[in-house]
Amino acid sequence: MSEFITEDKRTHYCGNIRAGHAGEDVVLMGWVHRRRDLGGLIFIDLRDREGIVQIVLDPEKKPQAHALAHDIRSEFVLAIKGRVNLRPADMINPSLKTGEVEVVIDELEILNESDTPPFVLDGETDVSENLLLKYRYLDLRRKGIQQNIILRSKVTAETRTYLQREGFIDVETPFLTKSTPEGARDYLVPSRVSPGAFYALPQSPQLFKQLLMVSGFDKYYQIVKCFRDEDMRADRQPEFTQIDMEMSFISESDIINTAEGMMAHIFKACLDRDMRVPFPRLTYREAIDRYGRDNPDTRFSLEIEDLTDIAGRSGFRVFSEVVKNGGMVKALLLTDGKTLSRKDLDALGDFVGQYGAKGLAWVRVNKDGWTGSIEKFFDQGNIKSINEKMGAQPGSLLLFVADTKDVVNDALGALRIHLAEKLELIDRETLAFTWITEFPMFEYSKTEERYMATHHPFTSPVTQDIPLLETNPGKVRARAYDLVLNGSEIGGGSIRIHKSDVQSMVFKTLGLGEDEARTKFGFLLDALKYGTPPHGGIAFGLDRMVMIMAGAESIRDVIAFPKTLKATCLLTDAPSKVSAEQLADLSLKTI
RNA sequence: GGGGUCGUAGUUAAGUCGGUUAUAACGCCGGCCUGUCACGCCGGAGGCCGUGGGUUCGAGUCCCAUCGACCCCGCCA
Repeated sequence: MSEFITEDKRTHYCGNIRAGHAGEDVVLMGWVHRRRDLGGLIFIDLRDREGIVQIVLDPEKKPQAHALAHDIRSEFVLAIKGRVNLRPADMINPSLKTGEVEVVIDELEILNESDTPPFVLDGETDVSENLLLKYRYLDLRRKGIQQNIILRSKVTAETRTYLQREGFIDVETPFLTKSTPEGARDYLVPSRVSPGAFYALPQSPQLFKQLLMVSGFDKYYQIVKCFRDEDMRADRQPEFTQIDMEMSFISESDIINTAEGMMAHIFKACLDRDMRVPFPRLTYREAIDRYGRDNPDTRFSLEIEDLTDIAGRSGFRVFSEVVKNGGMVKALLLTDGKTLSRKDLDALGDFVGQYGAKGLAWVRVNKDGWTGSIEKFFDQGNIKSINEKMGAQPGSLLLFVADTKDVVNDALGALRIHLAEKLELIDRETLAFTWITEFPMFEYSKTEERYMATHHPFTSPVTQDIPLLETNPGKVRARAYDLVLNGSEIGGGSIRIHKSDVQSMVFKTLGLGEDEARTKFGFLLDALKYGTPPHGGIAFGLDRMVMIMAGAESIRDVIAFPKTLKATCLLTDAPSKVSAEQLADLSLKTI
């Protein structure tokens, strides 16, 4: 029976003891981080979420406690009572926040023992992810990851503070909801009482938040789990969290202002960083032209230049043929090209191959012209024009990709990031927000042979483009905007369609027949007929936001209990087989 | 669905051209040690080399398959 728990409360966190507490009696609870047994004196580093403090056991002063401490091992849980002592100057440990003091033990109690942990919890050792995920509760004892989870808690708290203050109302929406076409694959949940019918877990609360606008809540928000059954990446999980919001009687600028205010508040409150607002804006077109993608990392320049005109006139067949067939030629310039060897360039060729590029052409610029295998195909005039357009100087390296528009942008967009990382062009302290605006409403999918919504099917087209819905959908612009931070899309939203007829036209453009639209989205089309206010909103990916704020490399580092790339949980072993009885209850059979 | 990296004591890694008893560090166990803080010193235990098959006189090493983790492409309105 624990005397400390019943009679004494913990007085401090281990990590918070400071020189100012000297002379005080304290009660601490925590885990044994390390034990140093000198034969006589025993030192224990006691750890809790706030940090580590050194405990001293002297055999002459407290023989019983000292004897007990002899059997203590790593990760035992202790309660201790003792006095805070200032350490003599030569015994101060500057690497600990508590390094100026130590706690001299009066009483010691082992609250629980621990098996030897499967890995050392010091945060230094590299341990395989496999093991960390299996023993996640131990991994979460480590300082780095614990700090990430605590940061995440601050971010959600400050989000709520800001949005509540701005008059937003937190409304919960269903997790068991209706499967809808478009978008990602749904996670399905079978219904017991409706045999053969399924709920879907929401990919986002999109339609419910729009309905809340119809209901007149005016400003809604929610910090909410979303579910998408697609393949993982370093920054994707099957269940992830959105900061979701929606407002009525507003236009783009209202959403953007609110979002900027929220970001500035969160970054100030959680990281003490002052974010200058408004954030820079780029149109989708500009982003693709200059950075090759709609989530540009603007922490460094290294912009992509379009050389289609000049390259089309060159004697280099690879370029001129591509241009003749409607493709394009674009290039990147590295000022200090000498750092890349021939072998590096071959590797970069392989790299762009992943994006469908058939090769990476390159030349080195020197005082007299170019050197490189493709130099002979260019006359002095073309070389001069390209050098000028690129801003090339002696020592520069030019990297070209010639292909269809999409391949060129994909390949160079990715190469730009790859080179910036390889050549360390990125300042890790910078936080570069960028809005991307004027997205196309639709993209044509070759695999599906139809137009797909770039954003989602409830996004409002730009008003003057509405007539184009029937004549030229590819030209319709959407009233959509994404927020990009350091090359990561952390948020996206739009002004929604609030007229039933426009919504029907968009469904039609997407190839959704009237009957099908009725079956899948009838409730929305009905709602739009009952006085729907103009409205719009945005949703932020909380996990990605926190990931960047924490400087984490994987989304798993900011989620307490994440899943693997195969969407399994190594801790609980989910998903798992269920009994025949459970299946029978649900009228299900496995095949 | 496609491409890639990795898998060897509890952990992290080494292991040459296929060759005798598979190394090291940390951790663990035991002993010594009263100012350590990644304590130190001495000693010890610990291996289905992911799994299954094949080639070979002989496989951690070569081949095939398979499982798992991670990274990328496709996919993610």
